[in-house]
Amino acid sequence: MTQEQNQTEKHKPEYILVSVAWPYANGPFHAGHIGGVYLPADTFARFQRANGNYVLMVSGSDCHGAPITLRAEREGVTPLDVVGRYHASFIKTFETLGIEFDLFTKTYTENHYAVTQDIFSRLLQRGYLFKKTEIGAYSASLNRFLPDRYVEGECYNCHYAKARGDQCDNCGILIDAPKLIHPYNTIDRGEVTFRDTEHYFLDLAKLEPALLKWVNGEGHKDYWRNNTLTFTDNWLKDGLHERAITRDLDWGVPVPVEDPSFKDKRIYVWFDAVIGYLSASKEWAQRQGEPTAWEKWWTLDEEGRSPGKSYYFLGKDNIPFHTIIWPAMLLGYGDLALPYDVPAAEFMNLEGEKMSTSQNWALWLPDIEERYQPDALRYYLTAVAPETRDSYWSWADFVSRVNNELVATYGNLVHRVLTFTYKNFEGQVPRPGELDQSDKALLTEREAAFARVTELLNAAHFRDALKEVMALATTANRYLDEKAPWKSIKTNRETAATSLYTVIQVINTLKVLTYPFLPYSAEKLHSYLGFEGGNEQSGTYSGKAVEGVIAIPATARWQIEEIPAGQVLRSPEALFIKLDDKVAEEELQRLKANANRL
RNA sequence: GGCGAGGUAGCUCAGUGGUAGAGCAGGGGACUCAUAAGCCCUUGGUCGAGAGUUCAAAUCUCUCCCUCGCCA
Repeated sequence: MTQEQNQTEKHKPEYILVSVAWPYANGPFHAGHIGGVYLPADTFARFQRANGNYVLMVSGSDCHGAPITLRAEREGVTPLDVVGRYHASFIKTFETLGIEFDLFTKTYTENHYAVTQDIFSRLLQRGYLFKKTEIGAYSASLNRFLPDRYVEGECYNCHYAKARGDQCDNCGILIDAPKLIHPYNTIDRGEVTFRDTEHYFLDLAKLEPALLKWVNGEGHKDYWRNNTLTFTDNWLKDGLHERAITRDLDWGVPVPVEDPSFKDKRIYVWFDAVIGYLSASKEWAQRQGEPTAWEKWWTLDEEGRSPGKSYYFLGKDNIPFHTIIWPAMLLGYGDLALPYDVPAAEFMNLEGEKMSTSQNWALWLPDIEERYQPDALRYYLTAVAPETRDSYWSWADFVSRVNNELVATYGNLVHRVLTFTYKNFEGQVPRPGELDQSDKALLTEREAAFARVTELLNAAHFRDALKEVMALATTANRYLDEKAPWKSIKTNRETAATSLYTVIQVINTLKVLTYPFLPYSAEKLHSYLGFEGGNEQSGTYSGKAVEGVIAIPATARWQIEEIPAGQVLRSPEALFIKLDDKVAEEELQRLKANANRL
């Protein structure tokens, strides 16, 4: 029987690195971040752990760069204060939604500085970095260089007074910032001058051959998402140019060179942020008291093969950094595993319009995470995740899908079966008679669904996987209506017992299948079914590691297991709260009230 | 301006050559274990516009319109 095969087929565990894009610590999460990046990563990691693989899931707050220093100055606090505030906010959201990292750290750590400087130094030593002088916008009043987007001035073409440093909004031409008339900075309106400044550049052209060999050579096109491929191909088509990796700034990783002129410069934030995946893996290993443990996910073997698979979850704006620049850095450094897959998300819009931070048209997680069940938020965010194209969050849709799908189809299936069984069969899994045709058909369908969901999750197709899970619940509802144990119990108790026994087997498998998506309710269901040893009480974001791996939850070993007749159930309650229809209108009004639009 | 993605039922979307699909919403029905949930049946579309290739086009080609990104 297939079920037994599932139990005995012990596949060799794989080393799975789940790298999640580092959120920039100058604002809280909105729904697009979570639905596109952090939740899919968590779902994937939960599935991989349950399936017996060694998962290391890391990320952290991206702490450096000009936007954070400027915000800090505007608020009269230090950059570290800003970073600390949003780092705490990120962790709060993770804890509330049950998004679990092996380590969620920061780029502001000694370890990260050391790892970043090591990579810089080795790339320099190997000839993949070079120095070049460019022209930078300098503000005497602020006593610093500024990125072009903080510069405005009179357009030299149409004489519009407020042309931006990159483009004139009046006549549309692209602005060459040093040619602006009377340039000033947008912070304190002080005068801006243009000065020569020397910086280090990553020599991507030199790494191009190795990169092309990697991109084209390993059949990536078979399984990378379309958007990932398209963005990558477009970049490569244009040819690779050098990229600056240092900045005139005092907030960031110091440049590890003797040259005193680099004392006041720092490593460019994008360069150190992608290194976070590696530095966080090393920090995690140190925290485990096993400083070389990270190598199991990272270090190539003698033949240059990767020890496992690394997945990078991120938004589409970040694709080239992870399919070109970071791989180029790794190739230049040598001996480290390159990305296996880069499941990139499209964007999530809000109520039909794109999110806008400046107009505060965004769904901020801290504003909503306390009001709804975490599994309800997880369900909806997965169901409408921008996996293959832009999608959008709508409160009316949220209420409708939670009530119609999560509550009515799945939650109610569990509730109707367990309450009926609990009342009529002394709170135990009923002892079945001989299974008939449709009983067997249901169990066969369960196995087919299990296989389909497994395949979809392996491919990081979460929306479709969740649909398959719900389809199994619908099949079970149909079966139940056909069997009508509430009727048969009056005439033939054994027939009713058989039907309930059979559908409880399916519910036990639904518990496993929903676990990566809906860990909290899977845990509750695990308990109602009479099992012990759940571990979803706290939803902590780290610290569950046991011998180098987060403990595989008893809730959901990824296999089809029989729940024996006679097992004593616990008194069941509803898994999910049904939402009042008013919720949609209230939330929409709240959004509109908080938006500052013209 | 260049590149890319998208425009399919009221809504959200699937569908890359062979008689238009799903879920929700709308309408009808049988049932009653269940969070008035579940189940069965059902209304509804000139597949953005136009032209072309083909025995056959939502699907391939061309032109145009609209939306959204990216780049210069």
